[in-house]
Amino acid sequence: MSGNKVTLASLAKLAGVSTSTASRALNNNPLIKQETREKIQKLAKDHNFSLNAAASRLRLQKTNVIAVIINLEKETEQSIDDPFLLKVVSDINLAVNKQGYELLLSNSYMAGDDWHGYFISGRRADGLIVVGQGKQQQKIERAAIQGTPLVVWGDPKTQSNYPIVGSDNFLGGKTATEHLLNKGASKLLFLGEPAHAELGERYRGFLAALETAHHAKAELVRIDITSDAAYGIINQKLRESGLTFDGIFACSDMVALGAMKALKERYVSVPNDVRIVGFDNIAMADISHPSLSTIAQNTKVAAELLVQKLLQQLAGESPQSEQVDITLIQRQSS
Amino acid sequence: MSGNKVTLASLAKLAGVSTSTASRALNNNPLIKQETREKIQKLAKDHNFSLNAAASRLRLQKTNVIAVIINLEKETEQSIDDPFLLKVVSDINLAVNKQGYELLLSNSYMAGDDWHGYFISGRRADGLIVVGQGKQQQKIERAAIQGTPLVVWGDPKTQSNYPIVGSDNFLGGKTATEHLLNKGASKLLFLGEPAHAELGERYRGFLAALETAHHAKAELVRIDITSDAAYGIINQKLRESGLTFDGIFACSDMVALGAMKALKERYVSVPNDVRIVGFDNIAMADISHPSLSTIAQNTKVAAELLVQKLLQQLAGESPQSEQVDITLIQRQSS
DNA sequence: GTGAAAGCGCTAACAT
DNA sequence: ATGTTAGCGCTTTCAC
Repeated sequence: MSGNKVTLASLAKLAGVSTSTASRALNNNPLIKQETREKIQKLAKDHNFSLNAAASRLRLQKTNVIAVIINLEKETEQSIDDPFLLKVVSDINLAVNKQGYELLLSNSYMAGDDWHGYFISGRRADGLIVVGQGKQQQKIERAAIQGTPLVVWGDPKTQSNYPIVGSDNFLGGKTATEHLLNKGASKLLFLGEPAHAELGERYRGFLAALETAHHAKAELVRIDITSDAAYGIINQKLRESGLTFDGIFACSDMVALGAMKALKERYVSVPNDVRIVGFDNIAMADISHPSLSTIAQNTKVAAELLVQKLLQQLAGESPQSEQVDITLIQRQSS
Repeated sequence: MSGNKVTLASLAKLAGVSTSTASRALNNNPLIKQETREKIQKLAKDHNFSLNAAASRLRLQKTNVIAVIINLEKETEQSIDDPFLLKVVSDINLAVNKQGYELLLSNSYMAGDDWHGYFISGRRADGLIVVGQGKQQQKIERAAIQGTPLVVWGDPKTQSNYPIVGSDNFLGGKTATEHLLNKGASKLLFLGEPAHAELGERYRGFLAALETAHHAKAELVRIDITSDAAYGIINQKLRESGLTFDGIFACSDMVALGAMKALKERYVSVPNDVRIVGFDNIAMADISHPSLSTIAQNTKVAAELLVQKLLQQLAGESPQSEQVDITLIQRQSS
């Protein structure tokens, strides 16, 4: 309950200097003599003084805050449970902090429709990072048109008036599929929903890999991007038609693991009877048994790129979309 | 790039009223005539106007922001990858928003040592939610003493001068262990680190359940709370001493899954040879094969309690610590 | 039911 | 190298 009422002015008086000197000292302005600076900084520390962020934000017209909006597919307000999405947020948090910014975690619920108004005009943040293109492309578009500094995690190949950072999904799909073919699979399944931008690219890569493999067959199995859906459809396929495939490229690790569960329950051997490759390289990929081969996305690099491109916009530049490399991680499932 | 310069004053002028009227209208102050209010609110919407949060925070001495600090065990600044921790944050986010507050996501890196100074005096947030008791108990303690509105996710039985919300870990450990015994296990392993407050309670529950089971044997296996550590130790045990146990209570699902992998690799049947129960009920518990029995924590309820108790503090009350019920979820692994 | 005016705490242009 | 001062945009007391 101590000294909550310390202000810059009172601190300055204590130090016997003006508020401007105190302000400059605390902001490490080189104009101030080293000795004065140290004295004032020590005084501030002794009194547990911190500059009032609200006041300096008002004065500077700058918040030093970056808002992160998680763009859920589902309209319902649920908590997130895809570990990958959360990994992305966590890496963004680190990258944001590294640049001296703070992270306001948001979602469509709080921000409403007018992102520019709410975040930028409302001086809640200097810029936005949107995770997932989702259903709200109009909201993003609109904010961008209004001049919101804005970057998106998604499919970098999508045409847009804002920079998108994401993995080379096409290459990821192609690499995964070629790997399945090399391992001897010839009747392949794609598990996912190509209507989703990133997954569409993965599917294109899947098809591209198959073009040169004339003996191979492929089937697109459209499902929700959940392990439950994958479990359900594989179960159903096995029940109704038996084992008509010998390789699966799943659009995410969660989907792959769901499929794997169905196979194991029906005593289909992975990888002998069916090879599986996932996408994301979540922690569970390594712990599942058999462990899951997958395409790893480099979320750390991507997060740093997102932040960097946002800061470039704040500096008046116009950065472009950018792809991040993927890596095939081979484990037991293939 | 449009109308970034709309202020309350300019809006008021447009509407032909004073700034006070405009302010009251936008804040739904009942003093204002319905008609005036609607006119001004419509005007604001048309001009994409939002009140400048920095200015009103300065004026009101209130931010409407709650900071969430993730208290990692490890000192190194890594990204989080326990899905459970992230589930908690996600649920807190929802609960915070529900109360009309925003969420500032933070970590020890940004906040430094002086949490009260940084967040409260610095007017970055009105209160703190700390996730995990971790190593920084002094920081928490200190902030609390300085009068920081503060709640902690952790072990509610820990003595403290701030409210702690968390699961009934003792009951969880006891329930899990009784379940293992009922299922016929008599040589039990506890996998975890009881020095950690929450896990210590789970271990106490483990021991309590064994007290009435005179025929049963128990062993404490201290390990890092990671699936890798669990995998490693179980592997080592099997290699060195063979199968000397028939039941495992793992302190988290990730740990349980790591142990399960080691067992499966060595063809130990789960649940026939060894029964396993985890803790947390992460998504993977349901997808693993065999699926994992576990103690589910009610993160949604806990998150709402955390926020509620924080708001109570803001209102001058002194809420107490509180336990949240747990549920045994039986699946194939037992 | 509405308006005038003060002031929240800070920063920076301008002065010295 | 440091001080004086205006003003960022809002809310609310006090007056009518």
